[in-house]
Amino acid sequence: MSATHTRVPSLVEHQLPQPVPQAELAACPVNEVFRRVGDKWSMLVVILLGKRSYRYNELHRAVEGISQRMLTRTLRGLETDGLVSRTVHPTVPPSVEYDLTPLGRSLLEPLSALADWAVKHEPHLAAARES
Amino acid sequence: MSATHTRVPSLVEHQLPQPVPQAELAACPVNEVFRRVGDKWSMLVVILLGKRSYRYNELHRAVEGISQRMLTRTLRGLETDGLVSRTVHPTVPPSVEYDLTPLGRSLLEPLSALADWAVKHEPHLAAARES
DNA sequence: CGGCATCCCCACAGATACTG
DNA sequence: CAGTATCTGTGGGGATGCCG
Repeated sequence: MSATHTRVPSLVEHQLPQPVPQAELAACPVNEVFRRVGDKWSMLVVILLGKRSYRYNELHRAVEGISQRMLTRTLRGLETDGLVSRTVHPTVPPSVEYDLTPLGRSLLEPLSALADWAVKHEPHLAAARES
Repeated sequence: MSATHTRVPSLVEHQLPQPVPQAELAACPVNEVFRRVGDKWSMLVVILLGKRSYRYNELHRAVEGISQRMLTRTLRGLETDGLVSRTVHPTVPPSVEYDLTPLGRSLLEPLSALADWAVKHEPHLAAARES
């Protein structure tokens, strides 16, 4: 009777979940991860580094479209999150090698699962977007 | 606009002299999907709708922090990509039901794989960010 | 070679108010 | 209940230039 707590009897026969369901608790770290790796370039770099190690300019050429600024920012971000390791070889000229850490490599697995889904279903998304 | 492999081919350019690296071809749809579902709210909504169907204000309360504008935009985006279905029940007051489409439900699987990873490893990210 | 510093822009998140 | 309309700020991201 009170308008503050509207029941929807037909849709939900049993108990309505609490206002803050565990889904949010479960989804919140996901959100964190997505915010971290879901930007324009990060997972692109992660996937590349999943194949082999890259040097800075190698990545710059491989991604092709990324600016130096964004590549650096992306790598630094992944590095501070422990997903990517940065190894400086004190040669001349300097050489910097980027690798996936074990943590980064573990991310690669669910990421490639999503990648497979994307490759498989992205046409559907594009098709659905037409209509 | 996907700047990732935007070639901006000039009209006279008939063939690509250099093949685009396959890593980019493989990663590009992933990027599309991430750009679509990797925003602040989309996958939160997808995960919620993976449990059951929701009505508009139910979602508004469940997400709790999202504005009406953002919820609407998120739902519209997911809808136009064929991930979410919107069913209007012509009652009074109006009632709108949101569900995952089969396509959306198929996304749920790799998404929850990533979600599991996130729940498991997000502490590591946070810990790594300290140092 | 492998960056960092700076300037700038615009797309998009968020709040607020109003409507069928 | 389920949205639209409008305004505004923030920051992601590109371009350019310089440096160890």
